[in-house]
Amino acid sequence: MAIIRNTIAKKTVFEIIQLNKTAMSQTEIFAMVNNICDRVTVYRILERLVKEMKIHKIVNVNGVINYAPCNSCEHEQHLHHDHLHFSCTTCKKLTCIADNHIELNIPSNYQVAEVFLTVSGICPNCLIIP
Amino acid sequence: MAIIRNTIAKKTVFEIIQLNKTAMSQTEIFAMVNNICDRVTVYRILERLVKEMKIHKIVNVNGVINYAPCNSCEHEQHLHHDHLHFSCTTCKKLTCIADNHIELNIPSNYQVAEVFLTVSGICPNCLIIP
DNA sequence: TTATAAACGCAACAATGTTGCATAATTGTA
DNA sequence: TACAATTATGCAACATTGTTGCGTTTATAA
Ligand SMILES: [Zn+2]
Ligand SMILES: [Zn+2]
Ligand SMILES: [Zn+2]
Ligand SMILES: [Zn+2]
Repeated sequence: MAIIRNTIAKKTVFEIIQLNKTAMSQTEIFAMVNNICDRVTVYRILERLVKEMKIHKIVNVNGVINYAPCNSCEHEQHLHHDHLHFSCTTCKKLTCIADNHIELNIPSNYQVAEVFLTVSGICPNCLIIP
Repeated sequence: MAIIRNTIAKKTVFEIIQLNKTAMSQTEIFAMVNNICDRVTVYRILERLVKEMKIHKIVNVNGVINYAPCNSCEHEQHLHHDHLHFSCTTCKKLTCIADNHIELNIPSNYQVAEVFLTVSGICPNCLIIP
């Protein structure tokens, strides 16, 4: 039984993710922690926060892993964060959009675990200022 | 007007992708071309094949870009290869699954371009031999 | 056959993520 | 409060994936 510690670095990383309106990459997060810790530590903190289900991990369409807080999960049945993500092709930001329940049509010999639904396009911000 | 050339390397790469049952990463493809060309050339060929709409590009849940042939697009209206992809957590293979038409519920101030739907879980092969 | 632009090889670089190991820090308990 | 146990960190080194510049080669049209 691993004992979870709440270190300054971990608190800081979590706060940064929570306060940001869009999902963030490790690079963006590390740029905001002001050298309170090593970049490897950020990777390890993110790993732990995912395991603790405080944040979720989403891969952007370009292959970069992003992290976002697990706010929207008020209904506890949502173990998997299978809401929709919007990836802006202009500003590259990845935004969590409210749950979209979708009907899948997968052959029964596939065992489904998680659903990743990402839509690319142009976000409201980038549409206003082109 | 760019003239498209059909080189041996390009033909080989395309054949490899076509014959494989699952989507392939650049690393896997390069491992199969038997050093007939440089790895950079493989990247550039893949880029061209995507532009020529002969293959499509899908990012796996771990962030690795994969490529698969555009076979299923017999109905020409499918400009975007918005079918479902299955990502096996055991063998890491990414498989194209027949078109799944889904109803999106995105705020109207987002301009949608492409839809990426990837489901993770265990594929039939890995279920049989656990 | 020749000219031209496309394709290639090579080297170097960049971004992102991982691992091993010695050291530091947190937390429960005495 | 002091201590022990073990979690967390820093640092260096490495791995993987993808990109760029540039000089050379090659496919294709005329
Ligand atoms: Zn945007
Ligand atoms: Zn999300
Ligand atoms: Zn599998
Ligand atoms: Zn596909």
